[in-house]
Amino acid sequence: MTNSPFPYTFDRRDTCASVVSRFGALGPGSSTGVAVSVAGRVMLMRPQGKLAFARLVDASGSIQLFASQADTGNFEELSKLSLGDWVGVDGEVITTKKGELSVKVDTWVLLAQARRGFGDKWKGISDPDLRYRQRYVDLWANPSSRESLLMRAATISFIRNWLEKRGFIEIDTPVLHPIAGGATARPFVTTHNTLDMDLYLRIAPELYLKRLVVGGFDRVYEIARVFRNEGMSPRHNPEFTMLELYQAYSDYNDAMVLIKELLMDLAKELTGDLVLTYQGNLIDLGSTWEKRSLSELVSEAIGLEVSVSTDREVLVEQCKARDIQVKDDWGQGKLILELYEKTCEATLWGPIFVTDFPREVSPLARAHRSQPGLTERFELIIAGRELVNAFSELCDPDDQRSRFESQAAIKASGDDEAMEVDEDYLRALEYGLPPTMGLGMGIDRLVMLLADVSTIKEVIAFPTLRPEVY
RNA sequence: GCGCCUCUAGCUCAAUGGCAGAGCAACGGACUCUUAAUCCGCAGGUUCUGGGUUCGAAUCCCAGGGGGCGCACCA
Repeated sequence: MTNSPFPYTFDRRDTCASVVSRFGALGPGSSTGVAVSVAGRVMLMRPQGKLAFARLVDASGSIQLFASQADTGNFEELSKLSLGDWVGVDGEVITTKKGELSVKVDTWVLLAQARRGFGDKWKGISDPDLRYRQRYVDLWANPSSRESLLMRAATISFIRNWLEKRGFIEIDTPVLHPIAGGATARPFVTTHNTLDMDLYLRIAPELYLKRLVVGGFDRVYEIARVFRNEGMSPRHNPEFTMLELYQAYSDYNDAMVLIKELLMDLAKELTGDLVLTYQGNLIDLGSTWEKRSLSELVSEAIGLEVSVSTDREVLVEQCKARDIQVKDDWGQGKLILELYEKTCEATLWGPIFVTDFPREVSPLARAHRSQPGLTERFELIIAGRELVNAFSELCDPDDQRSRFESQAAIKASGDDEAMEVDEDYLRALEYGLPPTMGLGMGIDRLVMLLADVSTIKEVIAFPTLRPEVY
């Protein structure tokens, strides 16, 4: 048997789940007369003399196989299958004397062998290194791994549908950028041989998507893989997935309305509830989403009324009191942001909109219409983490140029995460960007919330790891 | 990059300075209603690597490597 070549196809007409849902309620010892064909891996095998019971698992679920020497072709070989072997089975749907719904194997074929085992059949595998390196094993050993990836797929699919119903179109923008813009982060650098130049893997699709708004796509988005050459952690992977969307004729208040609707609809559809349980705590998306300004939150946290116009020395002192390494070129805006990140962010459970970020730390956001030194920008915090960053987009080319120039100055003084002047982007703005809101959301972190997992590696099929040494 | 923790059979784990073990998987066998089947048998090891201390090291120490968590950076 094992010497014969494996078949190239199998006519699988039923899934385990479809058989279970069609025949789930039969009493013990039933025969249905209905023939099905199923395929998958044999994950448990209980040979018992002239009978054998096996658990067949496929992408949909699992069902018991019942085989007997009297009725099953190649019975001896069947009862000797290794755990993990792939088989295709034709047989009748029955229940056993004990009432277990089963496919009574008539004929079957070995589709592929598992030369290696899938871990302890009760405890599976738990070593994180092994699980992430050999995801093909983990997915069989740990059903929750499969569920997390299914949740990810469902989330992305839902978002695309939801946005498209509202007139958004998705357009792919370049991954290879001559200038790494749209965010402050260290990029991965690569080289194009023919052009003989460095290119950067994108850290954000933002500047290209806004060029598309200039080009007339007034509702545009991209679900974009982006790359940041930064540290790795349970919440950071070097490549991750962002939703960025832009809607013309709108401001950041409209962005708050939109994201709240999107997240509520998403949770209802995917979990059936507006209340998520995350790591043992509740996140109520049906509640009123609080809206607080950044300086308000910082003032509360440090017990001192501060803003971007507070005397710089006062802010420096507050930072130093909290072990923040202050740099000489930090202005009040940066100092306030540092204070916020140190004292507030992780303590906010949310959902909460943190609004009105300093101009100094928001080089692509439009100046606040009434508050000098601030921008119309918010972050949505859920479970102590930034999930969304959004603003009224900066449309004024002159203002944008001066922001780029301050960024370039910071970069020149040694911060390799700061932005450069992007002349083509400035030219695009000179053609006119209408009032526009833009919003970015970390898809991986969103899925972490929905799947209730504590590390980003759980929601990425193949997270970045050091290469294995063989 | 720094700090703490961790690494034993394919998997999950014991052995706390004194003979490296168990369950599961694999392999051989028994069994006509199992449900992590049960039972019998067999095999499986550079205890992550390299040094050191010791009569003796999986165990203690040093260095290196993988991983986890935290910090930093960032989303």
